[in-house]
Amino acid sequence: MAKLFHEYKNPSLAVDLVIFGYHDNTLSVLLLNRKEEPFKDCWTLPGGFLQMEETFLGTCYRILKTKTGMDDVFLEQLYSFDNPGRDPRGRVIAVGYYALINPARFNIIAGSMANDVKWFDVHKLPKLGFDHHDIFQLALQRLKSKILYDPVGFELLDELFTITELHELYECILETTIDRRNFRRKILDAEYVINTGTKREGLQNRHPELYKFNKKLKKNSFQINVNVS
Amino acid sequence: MAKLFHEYKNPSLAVDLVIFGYHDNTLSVLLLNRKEEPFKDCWTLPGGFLQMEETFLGTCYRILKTKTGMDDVFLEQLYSFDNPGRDPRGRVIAVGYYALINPARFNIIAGSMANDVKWFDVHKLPKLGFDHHDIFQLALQRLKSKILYDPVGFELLDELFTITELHELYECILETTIDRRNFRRKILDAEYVINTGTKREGLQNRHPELYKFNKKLKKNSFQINVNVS
DNA sequence: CCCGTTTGCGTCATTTTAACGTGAAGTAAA
DNA sequence: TTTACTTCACGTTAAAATGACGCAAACGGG
Repeated sequence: MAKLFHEYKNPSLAVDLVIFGYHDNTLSVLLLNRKEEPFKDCWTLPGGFLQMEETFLGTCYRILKTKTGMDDVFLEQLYSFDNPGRDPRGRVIAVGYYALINPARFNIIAGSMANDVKWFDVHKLPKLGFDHHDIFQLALQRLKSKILYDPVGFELLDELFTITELHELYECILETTIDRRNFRRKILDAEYVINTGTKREGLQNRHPELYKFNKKLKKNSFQINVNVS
Repeated sequence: MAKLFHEYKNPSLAVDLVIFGYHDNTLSVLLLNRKEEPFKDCWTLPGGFLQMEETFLGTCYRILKTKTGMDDVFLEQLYSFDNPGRDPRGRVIAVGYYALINPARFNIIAGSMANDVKWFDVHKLPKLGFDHHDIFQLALQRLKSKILYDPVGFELLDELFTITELHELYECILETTIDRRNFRRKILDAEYVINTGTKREGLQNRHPELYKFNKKLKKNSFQINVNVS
């Protein structure tokens, strides 16, 4: 008969989250200042251990809720990290997930967490504990390639947005310039977005039209081309 | 001080392998006939438990060596599977990897394993134990999308091959037809392959030129376009 | 030496892309 | 009210990529 597996020693299983937010033309990551050893007072990705009866997504949402107060966000599995030395406490396997959220939906920017949860510009990250810099790098790379063929950008914006805002998001994430007029044509031709007929008011100049994401968009119908470095 | 993690109960960690092979214009997967419960006498993906001091790749190679006699193959992490009910013995997390191998390099087709290790046409799979059908499906999907922009196809062929052979491989994996002449032009323009100057002898008709993979190929310089269904 | 087949190279109409022009809509200052 | 300046929305055009074929040389077999 089958043995009782849990009498064996098994590595611990952690879930670590790379939470991306976009605000003020800046792509940011949410980091947590650890209060305990190891890496006390270091910035790290929010994470937690998988409970015996939990799914990965269950752990993700538990972390999101308790450590950042967020729920209902885009989540996708990234990769699993197995470097035997990645946690000084012992063997811990980490399953990385990344999240895309619109910070405006939550009050984290001026949040109650005060000093221990903070957004960092992805270009100005502090030194991270564990192997979290590797996890972050992979997540950023994944986001950059994913946004080229999948409409994940909308997760980072308000429900209604202008083409210019979408354009700026793409330039910000891809760290390149994309011709404004060609971008517009591509987005519209692909029926990526739907014109709501309303306009954004209160701006300096001509009022741009507001669009929303086309949820009926058929898969694989979109491809942004960018000069890869 | 930090607690001893391994005194907690942790899920077991298994590694499951989707091993692809290509032969006779057929894409196949290597399956194992289980000799033990659960799923005794069922076909399953080769797999094994992660040892405490092992990396995922270490486990992969141990499985490959002991269960199939192979080594030195292309391996890539696929996804991690956490369905709590996926293993009737208890909570087992599976990290899926997929491998691309050239069956001609190993003697598995007429191998010593006799009945318990066998290649199956990906279109004629038996019912699989655990959630291995899901793992296989995801691996197949990954291979299909990967081959469009990454030269993984070469892992499945001999070191020297003809354009026609490469063309047939693409049609087989993508399950579509690709114009022979356009495919050739694309492959050659992208400097995907290098002409060795030699020809394959002993064939019926005109002797085709033999090529090898261009290892200096710059990333992202290649994109096959296919009518997605 | 002809036959049927595969291979390798071309052609060409159409589509897609990249680069850039321009006038309308809006605000602020003159 | 007029002028200046900015953003927005829509065009234009040349170059490049794509898709759908044509065709002749190279081969083995009858």
